[in-house]
Parts: sequence; structure tokens; C-alpha cells
Amino acid sequence: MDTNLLADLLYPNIKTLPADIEARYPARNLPEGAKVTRFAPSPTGFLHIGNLYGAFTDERLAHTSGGVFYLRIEDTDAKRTVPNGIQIIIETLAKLGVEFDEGAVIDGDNGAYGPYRQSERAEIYQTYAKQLIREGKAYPCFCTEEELAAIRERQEAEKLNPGYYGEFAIWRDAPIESIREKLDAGVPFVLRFRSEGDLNNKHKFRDEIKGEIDVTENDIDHVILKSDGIPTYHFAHAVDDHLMGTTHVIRDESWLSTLPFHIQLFKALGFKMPKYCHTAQVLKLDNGNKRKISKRKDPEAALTYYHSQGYPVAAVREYLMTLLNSNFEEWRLANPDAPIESFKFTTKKMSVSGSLFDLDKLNDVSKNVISRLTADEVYDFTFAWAEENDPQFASVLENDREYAVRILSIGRGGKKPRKDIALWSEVKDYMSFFYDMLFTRETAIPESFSAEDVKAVLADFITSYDENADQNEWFANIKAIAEKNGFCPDMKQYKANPEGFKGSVADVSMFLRVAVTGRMNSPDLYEVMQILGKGQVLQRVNGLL
RNA sequence: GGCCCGUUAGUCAAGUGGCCAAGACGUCGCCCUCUCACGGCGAAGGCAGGGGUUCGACUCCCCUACGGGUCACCA
Repeated sequence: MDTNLLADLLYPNIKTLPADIEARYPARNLPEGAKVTRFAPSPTGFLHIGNLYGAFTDERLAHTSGGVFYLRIEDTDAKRTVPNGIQIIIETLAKLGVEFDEGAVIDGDNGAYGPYRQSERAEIYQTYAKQLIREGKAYPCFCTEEELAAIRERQEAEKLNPGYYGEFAIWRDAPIESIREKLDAGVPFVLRFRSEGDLNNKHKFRDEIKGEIDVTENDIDHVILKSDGIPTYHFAHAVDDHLMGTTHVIRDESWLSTLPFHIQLFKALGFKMPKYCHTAQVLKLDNGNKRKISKRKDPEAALTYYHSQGYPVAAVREYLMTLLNSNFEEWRLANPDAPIESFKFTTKKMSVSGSLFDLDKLNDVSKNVISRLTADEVYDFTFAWAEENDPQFASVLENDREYAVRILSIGRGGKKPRKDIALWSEVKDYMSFFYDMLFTRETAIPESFSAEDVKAVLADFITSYDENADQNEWFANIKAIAEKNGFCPDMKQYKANPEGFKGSVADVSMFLRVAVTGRMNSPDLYEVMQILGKGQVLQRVNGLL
């Protein structure tokens, strides 16, 4: 077979040679040890929690080594392309603090190693493909979908491995006359890689995360160029990562199964292999079984979910970091205020096994993150969230920023800040009783207390409340009211002899709390009253009476 | 079914031949306390099973079981 003739027959318009292309992609001039990574999504506009897991790894690895992190769009499948898909991806990641140094931008490219959209690289792929044909490493296949399906059926019936290989690779050694005949008849073809692999040959391969793994040679003649001349992922991966100088390929471990084929491709093309980091998957518990988190079934798979639920971006980042590097949590405990960038990220601390996504843990991380913010910051984040998701609450907040900030300041700052907000969406409920238009009486005073006693206590409070008293004076007054009405003013004394009193100062405080906030629980009552102001406090107490 | 990866408490995990097997979340209890939250103290709970190798295995090897992934002109 004259492979040069075949190459020209198949791709007559490709005049470039691999050397021409190589000249356009000089080696990157980077310091020793710098890592070049890429995030390479399909432009579906949808980002999965798993995508973020990988993107963080890419970003950290590049930026902690003085390297480059770039965005490449894998739009080789038109069916997966969505209008604005690229823009949505870029914007969603930016919101999560992931920024690219190079690569595709919304309306073009930024960088010298483009084009960064695979759909614009057809000539490049075909140049390498043509070379492969010349070298006898690739050949056209004219099988129809039906023929392929028939082959698969036969293989299933005979319990053979499915795929285009051995005797099933019917076009592998077809004479050039038959090829020319099909070509002349205008029959579309795909280009297949001629695999010399043997299932009996096993090799060791080193993955940066998994360590030493076994690979069995691939014996299937996979498609490298589809009938439209666009490459499959595998071929594009080899060509692009070679030309763009990727040093570390970070991808989901489900790619492990195609690694043998990729090794073959790099070798056949004469490319140096990048290092591979196959990451564990994010799983979810479903009916007692773990499974890969799914974008169809699981709302929490979508990154937009966290945004709309009101999780702070920083919390999602922190949580993912705890999953990504096992020593991150310990580091954070020791450095509560350090920027995340100062953490030493490493593949050594990445887990080899998949982890369940733990909402409890995320919530805890989120509470910690929010507890470290100032009241003003909490206000701004909450307001931004509310504007999008709860306009009514947003207008309440906007109406009096200073008042809202005072409320959010309760128990904030200091060594032991309150940690009762995990989500921006919880803030409304947290502060609603401070606003008349949001206030509702959620609880009544338990009926185990006599109405007369309650009334007497509330009445005494009304006549004695001094809004200029400090906290100690204020509480002394509550104790006095308690004592006057037969409630024990001292908790220790009360616990020693609960039968001797109608109740304790805790109960008296509860009456007031329910009267003023409509709830059994609230932040410090003194501060609550200070913020509400005397008029409002008395109105609430009278309201209950 | 073939191939590949994985398996330390409910969850995330440290651990690299000798430890009473860290820590965090969650759960429960106690303390602090006007309630809640915070904080402090404490408890329950684990090396999937079986063989080796070794003076000694969570750590190394083999087998089994279980879980996951993958077998497209999708990525």
C-alpha cells in the first residue's frame, strides 16, 4: 500500500506538514518546575461540582509553581455546544475565584498558543492525521452505523470484547482500490488509528495522584477524526496538549480507561507525554449506594445551586479544598485568616478514592467563613443575594442599611463569634423579628405558667424598663422583677430548690423574649432591645398583653 | 462480561512495618449560661474478609468480597 498516495487521496487540501505547525508553537519560556495546566470543558454552559474540583486543582498547581493556567474549549461535538456557553463558564468560574492566564476569552483568544477553540483547529489536526496516514498508522473506515451495530451484536452474542479490532476491523487492511471506489462514490469515512497493541501486554504507568497503575495495551482501532474531519477527544487531547505545552493533565479518573490509547497516540505522534493527574470523583449517597454525582438527578451537582442557595463563594472554595488536600483543614485551623493562596497545594495530599459530598460539612465550613466576616460584609453579601432571590427582603435591607448592620453586629467580632448563619438565605429568618413588616409571633408562652404571673411580670417590665441602663443594670432589673413575682433570681439557688419558686429568672427572661421577638430563642436580649429601641420594645410587650 | 481504580468510625480523613490507630463534621452527654449560638470537657463509633512474608502488619504480596468507573464518529 502506498500510504503517501492514500494520505493525499484522503486529505488533498492539507498541504502543511507537522514541522510547519511545530514552528508556530515554540517551547514555553518558564522557570524550572513551572506547571502548565488547562481547564478544557465543552461549551455546554453547565458546570458541575466535579469540574470545579478539577479547575481548582489546575489553577493551584499552575499558580503555586509559577506556571500557566489556560482555558481551552473542547467544542468538537456540535451537539454539546450551547449559545453563550463559553461566557457562562468563564463568568461562573470567575465568581468562584478561578481566573485564567491564557486561552479562550468570551469573544476570542488571549495567548500565543491558540486557537483555543478546537473547532478552529481543523487544519492542525488534519495535518497530524495525514502524517499518521503516511506512516501507515491511520487508515480510513467506511463502515456505516448499521454495520458497526451489527458487529457489536455479533460480539455480544459470542461474548467477545466489543470494538473495532482484529477480524472486526474490516477496513484496516483494505486495498487502495476499494478505498478509492468509496471515495469516488462520495461515501463518508472516519479516520481510525491502527493499533498495534496487544491485550496480553501490560505495563506500569505512573500517575501523579494514583501512583503506579497497571495499563493493558489497547487493541482497538479508535476513531481519531470523525467523518466531518473534526477530531475525537483523544486525538485533540494529544495534539493540543503537545502543542500548547501542557505539562500536567488533570482530569477525572474515568479517563483512566482510555489512558492506554492516549499513550499509544503520543508515542505514534512522537510527542513527549505530559504528567497525568487522575482525580477521584465526587460521589453522592443514593439508596445506600455511592455513585458519581449526576447533573441530571442531583441539583447540588450544578454550581449555580450553591449560588442560588446562598452559599458564600469562599465557603464552597474552602470546602472543596478540604476534599482536595487532606491537610488543608488542619492548615486552616492554624491559619484562620490567611489567604487561601498561601496554602501549599500538592498532588501528594490528594485522595485516591472518591469522596461523598457532605452538606453538613459544607454548612459548618460556611458558618465558620461567615463568622469571620464583618457585619458590613455580611450585609453586602446578603443584600446581593437577596436582590437576585428575594427582592422584598432586599428592599427591607436597603431601606436602612445602618439598622441592618447593627443587627448583624450582634455577637460578631471577638474570639468567639456567633456561628448561626451558613447561608445568605438564612439571614432573613435570623433577623426578621427586628422588622415590623416581617415580625410574626411564632411561639406563645407555655401554658404551664399562669397568665396572671406572666401579665404581672410584663407589666412590671413596662414600668421599669430603662433603655439607658447598661447591661448589668438591665439584668439586675430583670432579677428584681423575678424576685418580686416569686421567681428565683439566681439560677444556682433555683436548681438547688426548684420547688420553692414559680420559676426562675430564665423563665422571666423567656416571657420577655417571647413578647419582644415572638420566639423562644434569640441573640442576647439586652442587645436586641437596644437595637429595637424603647418605643418598639414596649409596643411588642403591650402587643402580647 | 473484559479492562482499570478503590476499600481506616455515619461522613471527610491522618497513618507509609512496632502508635492505647490523629484530627474535623455529624450524633450524644456534661459545663458555661437569661434562651439560642459560641466556647470548654467528655462519650459512642473504624483498619472489608481470608491467606501469606516478617520477631512484629492498617501499612508489603496473593486471593475473595464489596463499591466505583469505562468499554461511541460524547467529552
